[in-house]
Amino acid sequence: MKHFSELSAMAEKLVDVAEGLIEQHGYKGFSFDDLAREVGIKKPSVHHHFPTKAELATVVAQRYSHRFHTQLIAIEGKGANPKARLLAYANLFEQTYEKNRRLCVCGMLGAEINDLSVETTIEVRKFFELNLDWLTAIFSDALTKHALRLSASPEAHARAYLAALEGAMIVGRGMTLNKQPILIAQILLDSWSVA
Amino acid sequence: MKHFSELSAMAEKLVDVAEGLIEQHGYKGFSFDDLAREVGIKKPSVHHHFPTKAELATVVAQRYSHRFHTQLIAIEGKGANPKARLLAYANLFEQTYEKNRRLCVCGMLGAEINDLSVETTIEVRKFFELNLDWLTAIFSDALTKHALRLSASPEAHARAYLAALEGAMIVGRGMTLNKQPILIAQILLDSWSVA
DNA sequence: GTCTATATAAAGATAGAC
DNA sequence: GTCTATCTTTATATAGAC
Repeated sequence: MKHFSELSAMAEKLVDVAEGLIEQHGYKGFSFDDLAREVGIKKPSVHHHFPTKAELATVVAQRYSHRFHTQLIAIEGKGANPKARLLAYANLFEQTYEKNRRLCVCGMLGAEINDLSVETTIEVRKFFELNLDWLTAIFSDALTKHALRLSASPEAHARAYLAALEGAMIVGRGMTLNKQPILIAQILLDSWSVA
Repeated sequence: MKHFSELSAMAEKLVDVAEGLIEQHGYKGFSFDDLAREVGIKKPSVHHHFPTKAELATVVAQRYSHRFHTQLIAIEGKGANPKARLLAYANLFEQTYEKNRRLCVCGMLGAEINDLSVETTIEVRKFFELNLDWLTAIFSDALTKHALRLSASPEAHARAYLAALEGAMIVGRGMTLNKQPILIAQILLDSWSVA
C-alpha cells in the first residue's frame, strides 16, 4: 500500500479531488470516472495510481488524519487557554463546513463504515482516537487549571465535544444551515465555563 | 406520491426493509434488488409499489418522522421531569444504535443530502425541525422550573443536544463502540444539572 | 401484483498498445 | 503514465405477458 507521503504529483492531485468528493458525496458517492474527469485523465489511468477505490480511500483518510494532526499541534503551539484552544479546534471543522456544508472526511466515512474496506475503517478509527486523545489532554489541562467546570472526566468531555461537532455538521447539512460547528461549540463551551 | 398511511401490506414490508437498509448502509447503499430478495419478490415488482427509489426513500423518511413523533408524544405523556424526558429521548436513538450500531434514518440521509431528491430532503429537514421543536419545549420547561442550569437559550440547547446524539452514533460507529447515544446524553445532562 | 425479458447506463477493474 | 478497448457486474427503470 502506498503511503501518502510518497505520492507523485498526479497521485496527490487525485487524493485532493477524492477528498473533496468524499466530503460532499461520501465514498459511495463518487467514481473513478468522476476523478478522472476532474483531473483531466482517463479512468484507467486512475487505476495506475490507485489499483482500487478502497486503497485510494485509505490514503485519503491517512493524509486527512495527518493534516489534522498537524493543525492540532499548531493550536497547541499558540499557548492559548483551554477554552480558546477548544474554540480553535471547532474552527477546523467550521473551515470545512463553510465550503458549501462539506462534512468531515472521517465523519462521512464513519457513517459509511459498513461498506468500507478494513484498511479504511482502521484509518477512520485512528482519526477519532487521535482527536479524542488530543481533546482529552486539553480538558485535563482545563481541569488542572480550573479553566472549565467539568462534571465528568476529561475523556467524557472529549467524547461529547467531538460527537457534538460531527453531529452539528450532519444536522446542519440536513437543514441547510450555516455556521453549525462553531455555534454548537460555543453553546457547549459556555455551559462548561466557570461562572 | 403515496402516503405512508395508505400502504398495502407488501408496500409496508418494503418500507420496513428499506428503513433498515438505510440505517445500515444509507440511501446509496441498497438497491431494489436487495429489497426484492429480502421480501421475496422480484425487482420489477418493487417498482410496482414504488416507481422510483427516491419515492421510496421519501416515504421511509415520512413514516420514520411520524413514528418518532408518536414516541415523543408518549414521552410527554409520562409527565416525568425534564431531565428524565431528555434521557428517554436519548433512549430512542439508543434503541436504534443498539441494533448493531445502526444510524438514525435522517442522520444518515442528512449526510447524504447532496444526492437525494428534493422531496426526500424536505422530509429530512422536517424530521430535524420536529425534533428541535420538541426539545426546545422541554428545555423551556426546564428553564421555567429551574430543573436544569442553562447557559444559553432553550433553542440553543436543543440544537446542541440533537447534534451530540446524532454525532455520537457517527463517531461510535466509526470506532465500533456501543452505548454511545446514552453515554453522551448523560455527560451533557450531568453538565447541565443543577448543583 | 407478480413475473420474464430487456433497455440503458454506470461502476470497478484489467489487457495490452503507445 | 496514459491511452483505447473490453470485461463483468450491478443499478434504475420499462414493456408486456400471466
